[in-house]
Amino acid sequence: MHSARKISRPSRASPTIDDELYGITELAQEFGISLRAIRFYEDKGLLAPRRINGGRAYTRRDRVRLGLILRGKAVGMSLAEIEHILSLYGDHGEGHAKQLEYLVDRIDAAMRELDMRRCNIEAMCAELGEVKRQLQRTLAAKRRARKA
Amino acid sequence: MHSARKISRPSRASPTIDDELYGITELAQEFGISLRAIRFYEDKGLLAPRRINGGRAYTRRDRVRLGLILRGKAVGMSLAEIEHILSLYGDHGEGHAKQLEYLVDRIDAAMRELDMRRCNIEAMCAELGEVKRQLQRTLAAKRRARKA
DNA sequence: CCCAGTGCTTACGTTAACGTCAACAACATG
DNA sequence: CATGTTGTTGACGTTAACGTAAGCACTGGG
Repeated sequence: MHSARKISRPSRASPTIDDELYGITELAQEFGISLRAIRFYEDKGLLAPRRINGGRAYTRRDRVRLGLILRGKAVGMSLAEIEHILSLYGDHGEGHAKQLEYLVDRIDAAMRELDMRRCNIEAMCAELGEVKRQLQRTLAAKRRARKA
Repeated sequence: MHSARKISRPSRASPTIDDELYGITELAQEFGISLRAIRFYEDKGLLAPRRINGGRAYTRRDRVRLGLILRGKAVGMSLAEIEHILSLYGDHGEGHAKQLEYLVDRIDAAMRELDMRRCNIEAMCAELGEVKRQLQRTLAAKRRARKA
């Protein structure tokens, strides 16, 4: 977009389809990432903002997707895995029942995957806690030695 | 090691310092990774097996470290971060009190980090659960429509 | 009208984390 | 002793996820 980007209107037009739009720099700042990264995600098909006057215009939905992308990354997922999960988002208000059930299955699988990661994290936390307790015991011993 | 690697002895010598040793392929198979990966971790300083006759011999402690490395990876940590955490492992039975307290702080920091990841995962799970519930509602609606 | 600011695209560079391949060493077995 | 297995060290290739740089396009302000 070329200067004076004030896409986000003060909530007008249709009240239900309140198309609040964001510019790329806006999102980049909000999420603390580079413009390049956002465009990169688009190249990878994770985002598909509409174009207004040549520039990218992101909807609230796009914003949520970006949030999911970053959370996914923070959790250690590859962009491919994230795309996989993002594909579960969308309208699919239509879709035949079979397809919807398939989607539910996919979601369950994704959640199981996430749960495994959570378990791994908790295991690491537990082991670290063990080390910590061990350290604290030695510390306590040292203090008792100083007292005596 | 060169053929006939049967390093792991049937638990002899000292009962406390039961040096059970593992070969590299043994570990690789057990954890389902490549030999090259294990050597790679060694290059990165994450592992330091002793050498027996030119070949690598891993102790139980090394095995635990390797497990932590893989868990760390599964959780999305870089090898650098993992090294960071592995450094909290070790003897440090010696060490001055100040250093031990420092270690405890480091461990706390690491655990907080892990906790943030866990939160992110739980958030993603929650969002996926939301999508799932939505899908199930539409499915239920479809089924009701079929009944009628 | 010109230019600074912002955006877009294309191409190339970079880092992490390995995989692949070649060439060699040490057994141990037939 | 020839061969096969298991191991070792380089050197190089590869993929993901960006960053950097160059150059063109538009647009509002002076």
